[in-house]
Amino acid sequence: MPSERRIGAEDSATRDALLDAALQLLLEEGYASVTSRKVAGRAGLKPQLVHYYFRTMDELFLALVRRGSALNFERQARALESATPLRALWAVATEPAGTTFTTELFALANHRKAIRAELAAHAEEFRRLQREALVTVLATYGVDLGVVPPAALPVVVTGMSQILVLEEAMGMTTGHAELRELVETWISKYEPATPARGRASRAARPTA
Amino acid sequence: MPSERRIGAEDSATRDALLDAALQLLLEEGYASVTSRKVAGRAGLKPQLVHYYFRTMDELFLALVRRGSALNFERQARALESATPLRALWAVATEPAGTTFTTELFALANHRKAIRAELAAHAEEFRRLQREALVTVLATYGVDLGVVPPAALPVVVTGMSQILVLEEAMGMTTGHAELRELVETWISKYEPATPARGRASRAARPTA
DNA sequence: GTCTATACTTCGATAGAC
DNA sequence: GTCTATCGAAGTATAGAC
Repeated sequence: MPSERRIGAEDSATRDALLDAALQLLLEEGYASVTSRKVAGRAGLKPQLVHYYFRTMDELFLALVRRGSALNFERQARALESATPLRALWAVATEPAGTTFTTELFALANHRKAIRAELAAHAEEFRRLQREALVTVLATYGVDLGVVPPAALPVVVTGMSQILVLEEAMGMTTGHAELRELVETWISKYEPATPARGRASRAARPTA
Repeated sequence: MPSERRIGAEDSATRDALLDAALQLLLEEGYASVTSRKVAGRAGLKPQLVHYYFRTMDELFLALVRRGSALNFERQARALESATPLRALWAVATEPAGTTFTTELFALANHRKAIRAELAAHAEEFRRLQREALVTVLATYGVDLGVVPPAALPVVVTGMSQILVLEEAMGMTTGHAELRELVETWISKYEPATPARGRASRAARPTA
């Protein structure tokens, strides 16, 4: 039983600041850099405060997962309200910060049971909503999916967007322009192209 | 200039043993667990030997990247010699150990410049060969790609296979059966189905 | 709620004996 | 080629004063 120690309130502003700092570190330097010392340093606080607000570092990560998931759900919901939902959904899926966030957490979760469970649960729920969203939108456009089962759709979309973002972060480009163009062309059959200026949404801001 | 220290030969058996141990740790516990002490411990050796064979831990990771890449190239080449190359290529792409290896290294490379460059170079080369392989095979089957540019093909395939493996490692399943079935059905149009028994190749062994 | 102080562990890396 | 010995830095976590 690792504690009867005092723990800070969940609605504390300091706690939020620590989570903000942790998120920045996760995005910029990877999960291995999310340590009590670095998180506190980034927030301009003492390392011990991290342990005051989070029993263990795993708890901090869990809080990060919950906050990040909530944001993801919001974004997706907002995308659906767009005049060009397909385009908006694809923009959300290819938004670098969100993808990096997910990737780092997946890597971390790979060997931390508690985090894996929480993250998987959120991801599955997200996937279900994503599927509904896609099916609904495509239905209004009268798109015939042919042999593609609706459930497979979000998996393919997520797979494509994740690999694009992940590889581009590494400086890889082979085949990317072709795939992005393919998606763009396909979307354009149903939604008018925006007056081109870069390819991703401008609105997307770092997960925070 | 961090050294004029003595460094062990590259063809040393001990060095190989250390790399084997490092690979195991990477796969089982993630890159953060690949430390000199743990690597040596797993190999039944003293931690200082790690520093004898590798100037820094980054050098060890680089050696791991090179070894892993070589193996990937081999595997792909072998897949092409199969009587059912499409099936074999898909089996290679969805082989868990290979994907986990790549994922961990990508996460690591995200914030280690030297590793990123090396990994990206290997991955790009692999992608090019993968593309040629797919194009060649599909051509012999007379497959019409339609609007899909050949260069986009391996990106999509890799994206799909990676997300399947990655998510399954986390216990996620939503939409997976549908996607795997879709791929299976598509492949079956050109290559006879094997007498079903599980879905992935039995031959694939952990990257080692 | 935040601080000082502190315990204990693990890390990367090096020097030098054998 | 492998060992002992050893550094200093960084990690998680806790107790207790203010």
